[in-house]
Amino acid sequence: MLKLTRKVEYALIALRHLQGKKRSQLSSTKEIAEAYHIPVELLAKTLQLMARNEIIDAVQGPLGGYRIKADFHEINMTDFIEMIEGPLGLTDCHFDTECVQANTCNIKKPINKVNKSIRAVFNNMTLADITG
Amino acid sequence: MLKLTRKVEYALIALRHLQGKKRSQLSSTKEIAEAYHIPVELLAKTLQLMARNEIIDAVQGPLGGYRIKADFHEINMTDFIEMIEGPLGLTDCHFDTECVQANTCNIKKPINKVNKSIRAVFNNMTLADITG
DNA sequence: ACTTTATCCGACAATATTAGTCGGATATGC
DNA sequence: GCATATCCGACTAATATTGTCGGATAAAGT
Repeated sequence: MLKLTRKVEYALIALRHLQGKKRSQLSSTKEIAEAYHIPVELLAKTLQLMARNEIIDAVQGPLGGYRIKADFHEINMTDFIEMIEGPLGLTDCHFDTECVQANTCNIKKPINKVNKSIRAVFNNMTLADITG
Repeated sequence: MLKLTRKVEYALIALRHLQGKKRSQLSSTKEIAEAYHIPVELLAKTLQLMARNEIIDAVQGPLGGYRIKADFHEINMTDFIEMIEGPLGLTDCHFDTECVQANTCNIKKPINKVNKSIRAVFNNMTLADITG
């Protein structure tokens, strides 16, 4: 049904939350999870992932938490989505080679065309376009 | 990962196959399934679905099979995909009302914007654009 | 030093979705 | 009537997503 995963949704919600804070103020996983009713552990992983990718900063220890690091205007949405939920494509056939159809498939080219159109949508969009 | 279901792929492959035939010539499920290594029963259902939606014609009995009915230039891709795999959207929140986030969600609007962009891609595309 | 609270991380379990199967019906040409 | 086609609902299997658990490391406060 061509949908984004919850992890991406949670990531966006969290980023938007962080944007409402002052540059230096930290938000903990718990704080965000409770504010939006998101499972803590799952949100935690998503935040960790974003921290590893330098979208946000992580500060450990008590009084720790996360704060925005990157300039959202510079984060491409294709990259962002792929960072969180892996390769972005209409079909599997671009990633794994073992497709029984492979040789006989008559829609490889057209599917590829559509694929590009979809990717283009996200390529021409930055995180800033979404989080405001 | 934002992908189409196999059913849609199979549908497109089948339609493309039918296009290679003369207007009056029939192709059976078995013939198509074997040509592209698609599970017969699954393809059968997809073809039946398309027949019900008057994209193709079904002829029963031995010597029966399917042939193209609709003008592919007139079939919008959004409609086609939704016909086969149901509602097309980036998130569930547009369909079911029971989302725990609902009230507190801070990304409803932005997600909706992206959603429209994606739908636009398929809206501005007909079956003919894909099957050639 | 110890306790508390935070990030960090891998492995696991539950759930939902998709893919594929099966049994039996109806239609029709021979 | 037999063979072969579409038709259709219900079922099972496979896969992917979502959520949970246990335990580690980091650092602030006492």
